[in-house]
This record gives sequence, structure tokens and C-alpha cells, in this order.
Amino acid sequence: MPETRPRLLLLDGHSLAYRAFFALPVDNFSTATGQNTNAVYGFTSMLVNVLRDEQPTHVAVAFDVSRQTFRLAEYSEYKAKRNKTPTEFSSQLPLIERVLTAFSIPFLKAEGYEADDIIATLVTQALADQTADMEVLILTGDRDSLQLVTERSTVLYPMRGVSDLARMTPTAVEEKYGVPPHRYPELAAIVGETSDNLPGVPGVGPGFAAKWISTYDGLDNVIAHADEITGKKGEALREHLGDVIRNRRLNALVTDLDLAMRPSEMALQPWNREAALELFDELEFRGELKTRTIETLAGEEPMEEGGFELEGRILGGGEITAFLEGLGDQVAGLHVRGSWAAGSGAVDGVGLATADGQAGYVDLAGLTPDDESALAAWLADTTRPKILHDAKGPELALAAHGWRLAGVVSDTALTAYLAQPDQRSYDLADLTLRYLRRELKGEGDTDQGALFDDGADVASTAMLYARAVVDLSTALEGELDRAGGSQLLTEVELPLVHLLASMEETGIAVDLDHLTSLEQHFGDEVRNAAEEAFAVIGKEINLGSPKQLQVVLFDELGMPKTKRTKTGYTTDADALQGLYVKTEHPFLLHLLRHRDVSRLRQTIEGLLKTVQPDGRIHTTFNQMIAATGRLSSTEPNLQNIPVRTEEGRRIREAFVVGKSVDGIGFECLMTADYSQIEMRIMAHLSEDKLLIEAFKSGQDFHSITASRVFDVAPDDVTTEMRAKIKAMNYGLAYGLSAFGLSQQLGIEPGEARGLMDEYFETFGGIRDYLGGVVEEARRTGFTETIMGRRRYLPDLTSDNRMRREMAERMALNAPIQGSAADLIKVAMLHTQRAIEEQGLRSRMLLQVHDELVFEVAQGEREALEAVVRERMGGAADLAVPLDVSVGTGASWHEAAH
DNA sequence: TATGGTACGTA
DNA sequence: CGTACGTACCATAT
Repeated sequence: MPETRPRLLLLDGHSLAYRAFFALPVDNFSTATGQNTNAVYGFTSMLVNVLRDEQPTHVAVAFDVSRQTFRLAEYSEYKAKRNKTPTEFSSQLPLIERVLTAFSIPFLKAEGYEADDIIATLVTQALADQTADMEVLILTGDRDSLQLVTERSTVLYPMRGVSDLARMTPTAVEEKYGVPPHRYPELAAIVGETSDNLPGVPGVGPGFAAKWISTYDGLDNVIAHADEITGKKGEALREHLGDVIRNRRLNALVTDLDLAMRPSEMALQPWNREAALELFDELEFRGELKTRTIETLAGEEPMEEGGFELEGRILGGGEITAFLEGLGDQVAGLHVRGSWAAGSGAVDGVGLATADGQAGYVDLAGLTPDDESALAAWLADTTRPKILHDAKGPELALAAHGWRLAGVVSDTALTAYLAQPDQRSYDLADLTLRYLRRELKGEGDTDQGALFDDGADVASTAMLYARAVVDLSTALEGELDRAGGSQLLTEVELPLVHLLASMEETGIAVDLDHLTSLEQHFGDEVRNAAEEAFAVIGKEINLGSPKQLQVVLFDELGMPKTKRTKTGYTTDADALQGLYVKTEHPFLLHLLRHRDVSRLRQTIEGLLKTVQPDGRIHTTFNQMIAATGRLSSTEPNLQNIPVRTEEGRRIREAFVVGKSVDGIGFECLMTADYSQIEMRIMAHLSEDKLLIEAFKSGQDFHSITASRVFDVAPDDVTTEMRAKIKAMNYGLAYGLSAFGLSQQLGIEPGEARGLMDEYFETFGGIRDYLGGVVEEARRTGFTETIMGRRRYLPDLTSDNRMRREMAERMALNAPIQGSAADLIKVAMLHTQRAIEEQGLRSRMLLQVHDELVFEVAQGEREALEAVVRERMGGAADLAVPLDVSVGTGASWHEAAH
């Protein structure tokens, strides 16, 4: 370790907080309980940044006590012009002190003096101690402190807002003001200081003041030679000499206060992580500042005794049984080394660890038959509690080895997702750093660790990961519990992991012949469309290039300009349709045709690439992507297979019932979907009488709502009326605007506005509900689904209109989309449970948000349909019935209804 | 070779 | 100027 020079960081708490208070918008920074936090936030943010960037060894913060200072006693007008400190500000000072206490940073006050004086005293003491050889940094928004700048002490002065700091060294001060630091107060005395209500010499700015000070070598000589200065400015100086002398007396900082602490006692101490994070929760500081704080202060924490040593070892042949028995019913963290994708995987080894420090690593190579069976039994034992990080992949890998995984009582990735559903990823190392202030170095790292990897490193890394999972789950579950999300974890998301794994493992059969012939067909269509398009314009271009298209459409063919995009004018399908209506140019038709068929071909090619040797496609369901709680599907995405057009639906013909396995034959596919699930949830949440009645009537929903809005008999609802209300019904849950509605229906914005008014007049409960959702979310900072799934929307209080309105639409949508997601997840679990209880061999294959796809075992069609109707229909007890429609057929297309 | 923008498929 | 996703391609920067 190189000897580091001690570095003392002193902050002027009052001036920094005051700056933050005016730099940050109040309405963006306040808690659900109405406590303003902009000053605390800004101060904390600056503090953390400077701790991170400057790496001080000693820190302290100085505060003003009150306005009763010796300066006021001497000059009754001191700071008199300053507005009365707003309570919104002063109420935050105790919070800042709590932050400092949690960070273990001392703060000082001195009756009758200002923070500046405390800092001046400490700087003087620090610099006087020759043996300590201390370097001093002063973070303050008060320019008076510039007089403290020396070769060994630097002022960091916030430039704009709270982000940029100017580094005021002696050279910097001289460059900016034209005088050396110790003469700065002399300059200030001449110029005056408005914020302190210290008037200077009128008409004299810093330039002239600096010139005088250097010409006469100091303020004393300027005063002595005041008679020699000519002109208006000289006259003004002579008239205001008294003010100047008074100013100089008042802006001199006191350097000999009797303080409770000396600089040497201010060595940085370990922070109180728990208290700090709890306080952050209370202040509703999330995300970036929290992460930055943890990353910055983690290094200051004491290493636990013995660091993070695990009593771990590589378990040799014959040792595994005893080791597993030794774990007893303790919760074990598991880290599976291996790979997984497309519903399968492979295991290389398994790291295990418990909270008491026991750990072991099992290398799959070289297991004795006894080891194998002991491990298999332990893994499958529901009474042996286990925690994993993102268990689905490991479960697939273990399954591929023939091992069943059961008794998973928690999953750290899922817990983190439920606690903060808007994160992009839930990487174990990131979470460990954030929540446990521990650096997890691992196999994936590109430092020496990976290059010189040997068996021991792999094993110890795996054990370390396993241990991290155990510790992390404690921290995360605390956070989730405080947010009321524990039930959602244990009763929905956690059990769903196993079901999703089995759906991925099963996959869905495809008709390769059909798929390849479709690819052929659409390939021909693409070529035809392209040829015809080229024939019209007399040359060949890349029809997939928006840039080349723009040249042809707007320059060469001179068509009217469409809506602007960042890079030019849009050529999307809507715009091309619009252009065709105006120009009837045949090129547009061929272009649109080309778009359609190339997309279909591309979809098919994507699917073909993912067909596994078993003739099935095994998608991956991601449970931790969508902030609303929905699943997503990748490689390939089976949740966006075309269905709207006739040609698109031909792709669905390629998803078929599979061949028999293990002697069990399958007779067909079955699809079961909820109808109008989101509107039903809205009816439930809003308790709108009329809407609930509409659903209970069981009639065509869009027609019945249209008949209400237009006040006509259900039989007199025209197709036009129905179409308009259908668009409204669908748009409502997305935060549709009158403009958006007019756009979609091709009607005047005024008419759309009237339609919406009429709709909300009819369904007042909906209007009240939607307004209430946003209002409450703005107050609490989050929305909530029927099952308590939260989504945090800090932008609801943004002063950026775009961001705020975006957040408002998210707030409208999240409870509805999210509740629907809760509901179908419960339905999946209940359906699967019933399938198992009744010993059915049929299998759940896919989930497409409001639809489930099953493979029906021979002879089980009726039984499965009954199960599905009962379990999906009964997934929740809402104010309206849950309507489920079911269809069967040899392909996904035929099973649609 | 990675990234952003555009476009478009689903609920 | 309607939410939530994933994928593909082009164009641009590296």
C-alpha cells in the first residue's frame, strides 16, 4: 500500500443545501407524505460525488446555527435583504443531519458564528499541523471562503445547479478575479456582496477593484491613497470608504474558534448502511443516487472479520452425502455452473453455501453413483430449502441432466424484479454490489482471474456466488416486504418459474414442410412485388431503405411530404396509405405489398432457424422484463406471430399438434383466451355500474357500450357507432387522447373530443377511476395492481411536460395491464395444478398475454376444456364474470375461434 | 463491428 | 399526440 497523503474535505452544509434548494424543482422532490427533499437530495448527491471523485481521508460538515451572529451584532443590516428562510428549506436541515449521521460524517456548529468561520478555523488548524501534511478541500457555495485558498487548500465551488464544480486553486482565483486568494475579501469589500446586504462602491466592479488592489498593493494602501484615484470611480470610493472598511471587517473569517473536534479526529468512518438505506427509503431516494451512494461508500465499510471467507471445499467422491446431510434444513444458496437455452441445458458443477459460512462445490465430472443419487435426492427434496438467482435456466440445465429441482423458497432475481420492476437487468454481481457492498468477481471477468482459471477458482467462485445469493435474498426480501410484494413472489412468480421451465422444455411442434413451402411462396411474392415496383419507377433501389425511398417518393415522384421523423420523412405503412389515397401512384401499392410479404418471409425465416432437432420450437419466456408484470418471449418471440391478416394466419397453420411421445398421443391443440380482459378489469377497478352491467348482460360488449353512449336501442347500433366505441374501449386503458382517437378513426379532433365527453358522461365511474389512478400515483409515487404489484413512476412529478404525460399514461395503463398479467399467471398455475391433480397428460405450451395454448393428449379434449374454463374463469373474483373462449384444432390457426 | 433509428408483428 | 414487448434492417459511427 502506498502511503497516501491525508486529505481533509470540509463542506459548508448550509450554503450547499441552499443552492440545491433553488437548483432543484420542489415538485420533483417530495415524498408521499409531502416532505420536500430537493435540498437533502441535492446536498447528498454533491456529497457522494465529491467523496467518490476526491477520495478524502477526513471529512466534516459545518452549519450555521442561526442568524444571530457577531456580524449581525456589529451591523444590523447584515443579510437583512435576504428573504425569510422558507420552511420548505429549514424542514430539510434535520434530514441532512440524519444523512450525515448515517454516513458517519461529523458536523459542527458554533453559536454566533457562520459555517464559514468554522471552516476557516479548521483549515487553519489543518494547515498549521506540519507533521500531518494535510491537503484541504473546501466544498462551498459561499465566495467568502476563497480567502482560504492556498497551495495546499482548494475551494470547490458549484458552478451551475449542483453538478459541476469549479476547482479554485490560487492560480484559478487569480485568473478569475485578478487578485490572489488572500486579497479576495479586499476585492469583495470594494465590490460589495448583495446576498449579505453589504453594499460596495457604486459603479465599481471586480475589474477596477482588482486593478486598484494590485496597483497600490492591498486594500489598506488603496484606502490610504484614495485621494489619488481620479474620475467618477475615485469619487465614489472616497464617498463610500466607510462601507468598504466595514465590509472588510465583516467578511474576514474567524480562524480561532474553539471547536469540539480537530481535523485529525475527522478520519472517515464506516457508514451505517442499514440506517442510510432506511433513510433513503423514507426520503424515497431510489435508483441512481442509491446506487451511486452504495458504490461510493461500500469501500468505507469494515470488512467483516476474516473478510468473506467460506469454509468451502471441492467435494470429492463420497463426500457429498455427508455434506448435504450436514446442511440439514438450513436454507442453501445454489449457484449452478452450466449453460441453458431453448428449453434445455447442461450442468458443469454446482456451488452450495449457507448463511453460516459452510460451502461446497460439486464438479459433475467424477461423481460416484452414490454422489449422484444423493445430490439428485437433495435437489428434488421439497423440505430442503434452496435459493437461486434466476432459477429457470438452472432448472432447465439440471432437468437436462435428469435432475428435478424442488424446494426453491426464493429467487433473488425475481425478488429484485418485483421490488424494482423498471430495471433493465438483474445481474447478480450488480445486486450484490448495491445491496451487500461486496464485489463479486467471477468467471466472466476479463482480468487475470479468468485467464489463470483453474478448478479451484471455478469452485470458489461458484461457492461465493451461492453465498451471495443467500445474503442477497435477506436484503431483497426485506425491501420487497416493505413494498407489500412478498405474497406476489411466493404465490405467483416463484411457482411460475417451474411451469415456465416446463413449457420451454416442452416447446411447440412445427410443420417444417408447411413452413418451408410458405417461405418459398412469400419469397416469390417478394420478388414479384419488387419487380413490379422497379418497373414503375424504372430503376432498382433497396425497397427496405427508408432513405432511398424518401429520395424516390419525395424528390423524384414529388409526392407530398409526410410526417417528420428524426432523420427525414416517415415512410411507414400509414403514411404510404395516405399517399396512395392522394396520388394513386401504383408504386405505393407494390411497395406496401413488398413490405407485407418480406415481413412474413422474414418471420418464417426466423422461426425456421429456431426449430430444434426434436421438430419443435422452444421459446424462452422472460419473467423479469416487462415493468407491468407481463411475460415476454424471445428466440423466437412466439407472442407476436401474425394473426390479423389472412396471409399472416397461414404462419399459424405451421404450429401443430406434436407426434406422440412415450406412447402418449396428442389429438389437437387447444387455445383458451380471455375476452376483453382489460375492460373487465377496468370495470372491476372503477366499479362503474353501467359497465359492470354491460358485462353481466353477456351481449356483444362494444355494441352494448355503443348503445349506451349513443343512447339508442342495442339493435339500432350501426357498425359505424360500434367501430367508434370499440376504438374508445381499447384506447382507454392506454391513456388515449382526443387527438389519438381522431387520428385512428379518421375523424375531426372536435368530433373525437365530443365522443370522449359523451363516453365519460355515460361511464362516469371510468372517468373518476382513471383520474383517481393518476392522482394517487402522483401522491404515492407508484401504481398498484389487484395483487399489489407496484410500478414506480417518479416522472409523474416531472416538470418536463413530455415526461410527465408519458408517466401519466403509464400510470393509467400499468394497473390494468399488470392486473391482467397477475390474473393469467394465477390462471396458469391453477390450471396446471388441476391438470396434475386430475392426472391429465395434456401440456401447457404457450402464453400470449390473454391466451394459453395447450397440447391435448389423446382423449382429454373435454376434460381439459372443462379444467381450463373452470380455472381460467375462476382465477379471480371480480365484479364482472371472466369470459373464456376455447377452441381446438390440428394447428394453432385451426384452434383459434 | 456495435449502435440508433425506423418499421412492424402481437396483446 | 395510446401501453407493453422483440426482431429485423439500414445507416452511421467506430
